[in-house]
Amino acid sequence: MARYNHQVVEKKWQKIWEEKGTFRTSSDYSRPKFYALVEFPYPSGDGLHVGHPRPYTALDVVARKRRMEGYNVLFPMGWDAFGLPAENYAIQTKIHPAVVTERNIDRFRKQMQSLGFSFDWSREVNTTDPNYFKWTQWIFLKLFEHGLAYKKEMPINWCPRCKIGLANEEVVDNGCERCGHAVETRVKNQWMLKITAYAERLINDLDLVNYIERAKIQQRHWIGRSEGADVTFKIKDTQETLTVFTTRPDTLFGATYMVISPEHPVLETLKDRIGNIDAISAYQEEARKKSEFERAELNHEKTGVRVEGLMAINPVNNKEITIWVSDYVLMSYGTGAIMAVPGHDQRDWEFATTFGLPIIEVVSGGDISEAAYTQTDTGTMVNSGFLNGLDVDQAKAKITAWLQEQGLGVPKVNYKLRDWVFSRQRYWGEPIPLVHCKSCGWVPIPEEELPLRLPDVTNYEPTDTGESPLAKIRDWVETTCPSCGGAAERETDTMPQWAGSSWYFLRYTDPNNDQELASKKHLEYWMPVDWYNGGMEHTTLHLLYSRFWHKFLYDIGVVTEPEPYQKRTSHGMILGENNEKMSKSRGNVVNPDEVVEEYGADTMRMYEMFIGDFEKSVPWSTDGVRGCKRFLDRVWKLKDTMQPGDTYSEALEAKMHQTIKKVSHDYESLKFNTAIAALMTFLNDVHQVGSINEAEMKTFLILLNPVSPHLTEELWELLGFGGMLNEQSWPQYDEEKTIAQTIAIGVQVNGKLRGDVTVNLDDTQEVAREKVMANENIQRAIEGKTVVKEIYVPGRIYNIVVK
RNA sequence: GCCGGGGUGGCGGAAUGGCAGACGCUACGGACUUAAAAUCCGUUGGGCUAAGCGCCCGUGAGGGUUCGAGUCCCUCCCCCGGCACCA
Repeated sequence: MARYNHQVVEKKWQKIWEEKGTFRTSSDYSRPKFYALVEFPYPSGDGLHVGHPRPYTALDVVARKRRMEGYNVLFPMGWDAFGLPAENYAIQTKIHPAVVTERNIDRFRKQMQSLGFSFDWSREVNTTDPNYFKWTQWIFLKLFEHGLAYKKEMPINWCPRCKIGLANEEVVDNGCERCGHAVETRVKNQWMLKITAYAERLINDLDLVNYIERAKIQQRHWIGRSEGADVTFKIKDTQETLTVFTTRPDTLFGATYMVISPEHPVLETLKDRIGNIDAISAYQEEARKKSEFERAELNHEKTGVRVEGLMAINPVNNKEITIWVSDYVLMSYGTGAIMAVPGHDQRDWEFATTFGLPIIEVVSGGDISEAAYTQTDTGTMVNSGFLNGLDVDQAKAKITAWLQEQGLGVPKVNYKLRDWVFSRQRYWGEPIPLVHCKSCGWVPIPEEELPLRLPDVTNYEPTDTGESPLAKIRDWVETTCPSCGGAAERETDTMPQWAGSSWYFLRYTDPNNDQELASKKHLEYWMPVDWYNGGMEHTTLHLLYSRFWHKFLYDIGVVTEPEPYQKRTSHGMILGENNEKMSKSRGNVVNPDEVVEEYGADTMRMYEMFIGDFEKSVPWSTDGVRGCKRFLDRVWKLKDTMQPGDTYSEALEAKMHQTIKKVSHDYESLKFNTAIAALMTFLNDVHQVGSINEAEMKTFLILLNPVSPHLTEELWELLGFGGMLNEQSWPQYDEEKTIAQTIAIGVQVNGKLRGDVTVNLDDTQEVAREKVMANENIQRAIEGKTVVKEIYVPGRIYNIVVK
């Protein structure tokens, strides 16, 4: 028989599927739907590497199975195509990013198609397409209209040599990624999105969805909700006050000084009263120079300067306490000021120890001369006036009520989550559709004028001032105010890459709509996404941003579901054969094209699923690829020995039902490796038996089809089974028939395996015991001992306890 | 430091508290071949062994619960990923 020629057969079926529109999503909305989503890639110049197909194949398997189960399946693909690499390439080569992007997309698409994914290519979206980003801009305008977009001074990473603002990922070891020069912090007025307004709902609604637990935990952690109180301290002899956020208002009697962040505004408003303003300014300057990295890397040695001339009043006992400036207090969290309770906060303790400040114990139970005592579940209040003798929880409640009565404080919930910096000083992103008018302020451009396109430029370098390259295109920047008709200037910052990916899954439901981002009808049917798989690196930001946008769109009535993704799973990385992350510089990149060429797409897909635990990282192995190829070759040869038969043979019936059960279940629970192992085991059993019959062959091919679709379709056709394989129904199993009637079970004596016996499944313990006791090994093992107890678990184990 | 995920043969990995190592790879032996590749068959956790079965040890370390622990509980060690003084 002819050897299997994967190159010819795979091309053949890819062509047939495309011509017949086999995987086009149906418009029959009376059928149950299944929306499978994988993260759309950034189409880089390097093309696909073998890590990409792992999640694509996984959900392709599920999508193909669902179609055979009668679902109307939406399984789309697109391009997250704005981004830095194309822009950096443009700076070097002067080639327009759109040109490069299109070239890269064509390459990616071709590579994906060669792998036989069942994407509905008619629904492809591209974030850089004006017909797409028109709606990204539209959503931004809605956010702006609803007061969720605002401008604020925010620090950026600045390279003084390249004169360019850098994204966090472009900062390597505190240096600029391209020139190595030390990166500084610069303050720029930037667009912000008020995601914090949704913090509570983003936490609570995690209860509505089925995400892998670690993803939920990461999200909760990132949002970082904490309950406490805002407490106001007066500054002596001034009208100013300092408000602090604390989660431990119970320790207020232990507050022996205050610390404010170097950026705190009171340093400006009261600077005339500050005795050592020069020292303070010097400290501020030092803090400004420190990058995030430096702050993080240093071993947290506390630095700071006392603010001379200012004293604060502790509201519970009217004691005067000193005020300090230190960079361990962050302006971006809470109020930028803290009350320091060195007895019960480790950071405050370190600071107080460094500067010789008083430490007072207010919760007993620890030794505050050694370390701060931070336990809250044990301990009793001391040195705390009317709180003495209470436990921590009681004290918290009492002091919070008291502060409220006195008008000195209010209960407060704080979040670590910060608003989303939405500006980039870059060319290759969606233009922000606002103009600035001297008399009207920021004015949105009219919706009819969307999309606001990028102007053509010749030079993609940012300006000396750190503004985007767009700032230099004066005839684009200068415009008229849509509101008053006067002279106005366009915003020249563009949106971050996160923007386009925050709603792309909505567009897939109705990709060509030019009236709305997607129509209600389509959204209602398809949303939410039933299963979304992506990398763990996107579980915080991308997931949170897109959930935020979706909730906003829900609030304004565009979408009808509160949450975009019903289920979220994650895949592990594929490493190089040397167990290191694949990268060009390490020289361990495996190109999927070569694998497809030599072994075929079916082998590639199977290996990617068989390689190991889907959720974990795993090194690539060329030998492992060959193993999968061998298996498929053996499947191919089955056709030569196939026997007639329209029911499963007696010899394989139980195995067949077990295999259907195992494979069906494992495909659903990300255990593709064990599903394939079960198929391999079945094939081994076929070889034991000597032949496979037609009924078994059909079932086997259907089970294998989602993983290796080309070869199975070809065999289906060659064997004349009728129709196309992908049109068949997913096989059913009979639970009764999965259970073998006789089974060998282990026999233990005192928990140690001493032999095995074959029993019938419905044997009583009496019958089983007779068989056990007839076994010579068992007789020897219990000889001369007293049987104390016997445990029989049918189908599992027989354990005899002896003394 | 905190959070999350792990630690099982030479390797990737299996195992609702019930025969640890399924399945695949590698390696070794054999068949086929002038030969090699491919393919097929067999062996493959370590040790002991009278060669007959069998016995001992073994899932990062130590303790515990249980008739029975890779799996549950406690203490500790190591690896990977994420976060960075969050008041």
